Amino acid sequence: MATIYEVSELAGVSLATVSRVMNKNAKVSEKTRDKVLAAMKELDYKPNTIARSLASNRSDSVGILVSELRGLFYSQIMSGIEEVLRASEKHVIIAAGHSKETEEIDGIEFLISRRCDALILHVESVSDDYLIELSKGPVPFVLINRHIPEISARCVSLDNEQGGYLSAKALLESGHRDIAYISGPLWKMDANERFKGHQRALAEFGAHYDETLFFEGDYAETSGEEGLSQLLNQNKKFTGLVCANDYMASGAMSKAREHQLDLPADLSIVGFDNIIFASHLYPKLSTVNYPLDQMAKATANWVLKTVYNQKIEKVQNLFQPEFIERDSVVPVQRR
Amino acid sequence: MATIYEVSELAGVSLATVSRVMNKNAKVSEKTRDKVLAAMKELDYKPNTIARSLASNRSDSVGILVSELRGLFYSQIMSGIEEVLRASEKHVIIAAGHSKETEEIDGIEFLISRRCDALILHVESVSDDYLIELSKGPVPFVLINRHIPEISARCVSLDNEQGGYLSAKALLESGHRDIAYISGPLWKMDANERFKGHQRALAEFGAHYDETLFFEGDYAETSGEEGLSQLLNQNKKFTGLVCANDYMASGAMSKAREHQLDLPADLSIVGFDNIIFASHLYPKLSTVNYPLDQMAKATANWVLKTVYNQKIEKVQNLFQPEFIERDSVVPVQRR
DNA sequence: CAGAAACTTCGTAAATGGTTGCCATAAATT
DNA sequence: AATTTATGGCAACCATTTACGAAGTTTCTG
Repeated sequence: MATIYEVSELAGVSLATVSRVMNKNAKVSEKTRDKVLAAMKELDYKPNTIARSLASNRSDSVGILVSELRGLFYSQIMSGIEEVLRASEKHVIIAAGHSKETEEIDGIEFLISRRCDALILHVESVSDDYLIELSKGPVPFVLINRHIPEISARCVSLDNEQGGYLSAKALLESGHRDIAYISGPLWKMDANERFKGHQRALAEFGAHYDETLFFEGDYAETSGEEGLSQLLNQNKKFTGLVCANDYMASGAMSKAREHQLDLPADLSIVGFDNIIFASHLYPKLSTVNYPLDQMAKATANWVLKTVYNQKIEKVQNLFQPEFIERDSVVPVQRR
Repeated sequence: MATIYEVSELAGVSLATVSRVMNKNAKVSEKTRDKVLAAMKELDYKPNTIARSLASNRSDSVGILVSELRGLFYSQIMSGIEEVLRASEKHVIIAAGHSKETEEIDGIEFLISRRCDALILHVESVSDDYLIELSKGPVPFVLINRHIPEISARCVSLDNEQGGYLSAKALLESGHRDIAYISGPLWKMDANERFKGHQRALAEFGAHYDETLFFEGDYAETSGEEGLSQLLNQNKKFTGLVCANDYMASGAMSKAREHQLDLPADLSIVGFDNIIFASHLYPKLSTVNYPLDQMAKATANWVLKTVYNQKIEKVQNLFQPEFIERDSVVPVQRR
């Protein structure tokens, strides 16, 4: 592969000059520039990004750490970020943390050792303290979907508590009082907050929270199925079900039909996240919108602004959920 | 950030020795190793991957180019690859090509300039010739979901024609003869081949192919909706519908219900890809399985074998689709 | 048991492919 | 002719790897 040295030789100029025409900062006469450009073309020269990073201590790439690479949720984060970063000619290096502390730390260290200019992290297992400590280090980062008061300027998050509140409220306003809940893993902040919001809504409407109508899932569809089975097997009556995400809601819907329930008449269901498939389920799933795409873009803008000094208006830190009404909730049926 | 130099100083050894203990290849006495390790720990030393790549001309990272970062299809590719590569301590750099030639070339060049040890490409717009030319260059790559005879050893692909055949056959065997088709963009190889397989099945069963019962979509759900609307508006009878992927099938199902069709009695539908949501649609979507996860892993194994010289049994190149029977196809109804 | 041979273990120094501050030169301006 | 100014070159530097060779240590041989 051709090097800058060969280019300079062919063009009859010095190394520095070639470098200058690549990084348009310094002035180079038009004639010289043309010679250099021609030489580059002739040699099919591709600058060695690695060498460039080493010398300039800049990599023009930002590291992203997500829990999983698979699934609609994370792919939305990645694609939102990539879109805005790419437009500014920054690139993206991705690692997966698999929601485990060691792997998350591993991933972060890898990204740092790769000399990313900044990191965008979706981490769930690493402690607040670790992140606060990390924030004192040399590598800037933003958090997505997590809020830590001490470093709140670096956090882009959703008001999950309010989201939990809204989803329960939708059911309550339709007259439901016996409401089951399929939760995400409670050690995850978002699951925890959603559940808190749920309880707040119940309290506000004077509905009793029945702790036997609770199932802690893991956010995967299968745990929605499992959760509904268990809830049903108790032979306790409930007319409404809130699931802490759409995946589980979808699993629960499948399972409900296996149990010969007529949806939505026999059971009103609400989800959370508003993934694209929510509107293609039958009945179309009412859910809480998670403006993940905007949030992902916000983190990317944070990086552009903070790290690359682009002039960008203020980056929004806290986003609000919104209830999306579709067909899966109906007024409670009199019997 | 601490450098290898500081470590060598603190440990009282030379640079080379420190390097040796990191890359366990050369021999170092235990005493020396311990001193070095202790120094590293004390300084919280993290090797600079960038400098390492430059010097060793190896980056331990492989570049992935997919069309989109978003969606179940691509996230499955990425996650399959990452899983096997990560297990061998290789890392992953991702770029998106957005199905456009310039962006795909751009992405490839970026990954090369980043000195990836190998590339795994899901490209749709770039020409065969470009890829054949690229294969003569210094950077090894595999193609996923594309077959080019001249470089078939570097291709991991699905027999899409056979898949198209299977999906039509399922409908035909249930007695359907009036079958509509919602295609992917025909300039994409896979869409093209699926459609060919479809026609082969029709011919084999002596069913007439009616070209007015054809709609060319773009693989997104919305084009499934649009497609079904148009097909329906023609007031031509059809009892079966094959969609070239599950996303479009899902869109078509939503739209069918808007038109008051009773699924599956009024219309039998089959999809393609077997994305995870296919089994959560109602009725559960019969579809053709695309063993994408295995294929993604196969490409990663190709890299491990070819580039990193790991001993791996033969990597499978051509994968076979398989029909997955669920609830969306029923025997044609007599009227 | 001395001395040679053969290993081990470790240090020196030259890459790797760029960036960039500083200085020199040539051209342009007054 | 003197002073600016626009260009371009030199060389140091970025943090590693690695070929080569120099000690030091062990084993072998007569």
